[in-house]
Amino acid sequence: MKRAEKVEDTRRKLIQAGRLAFAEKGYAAASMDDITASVGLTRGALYHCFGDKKGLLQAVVDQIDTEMASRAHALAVESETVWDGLVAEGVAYIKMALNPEVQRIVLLDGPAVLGDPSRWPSQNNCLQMTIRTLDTLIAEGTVKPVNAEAAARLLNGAALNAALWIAASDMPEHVVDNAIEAFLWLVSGLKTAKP
Amino acid sequence: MKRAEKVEDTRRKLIQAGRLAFAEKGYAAASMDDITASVGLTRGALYHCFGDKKGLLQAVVDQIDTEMASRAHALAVESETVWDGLVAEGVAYIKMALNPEVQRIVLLDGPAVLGDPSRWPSQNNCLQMTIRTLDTLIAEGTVKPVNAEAAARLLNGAALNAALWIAASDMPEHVVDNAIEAFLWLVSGLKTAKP
DNA sequence: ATAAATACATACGCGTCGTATGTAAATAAG
DNA sequence: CTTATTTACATACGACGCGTATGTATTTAT
Repeated sequence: MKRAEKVEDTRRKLIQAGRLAFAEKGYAAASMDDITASVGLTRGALYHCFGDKKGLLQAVVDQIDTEMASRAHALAVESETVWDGLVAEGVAYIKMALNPEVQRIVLLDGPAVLGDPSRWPSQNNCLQMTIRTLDTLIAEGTVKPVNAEAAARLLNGAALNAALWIAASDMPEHVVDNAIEAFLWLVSGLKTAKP
Repeated sequence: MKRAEKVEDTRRKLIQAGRLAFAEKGYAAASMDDITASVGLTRGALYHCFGDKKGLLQAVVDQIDTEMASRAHALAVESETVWDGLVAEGVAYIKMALNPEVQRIVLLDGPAVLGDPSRWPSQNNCLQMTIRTLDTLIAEGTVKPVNAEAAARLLNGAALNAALWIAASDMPEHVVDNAIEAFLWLVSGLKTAKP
């Protein structure tokens, strides 16, 4: 194994271990000693690769965010129209946010520890995707000429909160339908009136 | 000063001190020794009154949430119609969430440390108010017959995210207008079509 | 072949939290 | 009125977790 490969391997192992620990115990309660020891390393490796504990969280968040955007994009391109793609994206975010790992790391600890998602180095791939989709829809006249970033932030926020609600609910399967229905009505408010 | 008065005084002082510290440094970085010392007490008093650090945060969050609901309600009752009241509420939440104290404590650390807001003992007064308003609007036929809690959660989530975005922005004054405009369009999607 | 940089491990000090214990004042019991 | 008991804190203790400083072996550059 080459040197460059080995260091990449170390990074991958630490990110994976951090991802597991942060998801299970939350950022604050996750011990760096435990994380590193679980993959046969010490904190020395972690500090060398990521600077500090927040650096590891940043890397984990970045990885998950990228995965989410990828999945949402795959669903969006399958849609018949761009508008359907936007709707599918929103619904996909609601469903992905039901994943405890996503909730704990990206939606709860992420903003609390790293600050506003729009300022993350990962640049929040999910949000950027929604913005581009909205720009397309505005250009083709399907969506009212609102500020695309504003609309994207609100939609993502709505989806996020819906997900947190669903997850905390006693009967998630039942509640998810109500959430998606309400979401669809809200999105429809952005559509231009059909003459 | 009677005994019951004195203990209430202690609670008030601790909540006030915690509120300041949590707002300035964030929950994790706020030291219980510093908080208690700033009002001439020790951690003994804090553990006696609130059980643990989370207990103090809970009390602080509860206080702020109550204040927010009160202010939003005052604005809502001033409105001409119930619908205008709902809109005013949403805009009020966006603007209140611009307050750094609200952001840090209620929107960031609160959910991360205490879990989903709908499960807080304070029962999230803000959310309950929006739900009741929506129920009224649905009953009078102004709003489509959606699940009121679902719609309320999405609207609050949208407002919340808008606020976080605005606050992190370089030119908040400019951005707030875009956010409110997008919010208004989203809410309009809940309205029944006027025949 | 030697120098320098890399990729970690090890060792240390400090702050913070929770708990266990101590104590003075207020209330309740006899 | 005296004695228990509970309340409302303060103090003392132990343990953990983070960051940093330092050590060290292995590559890479010269």
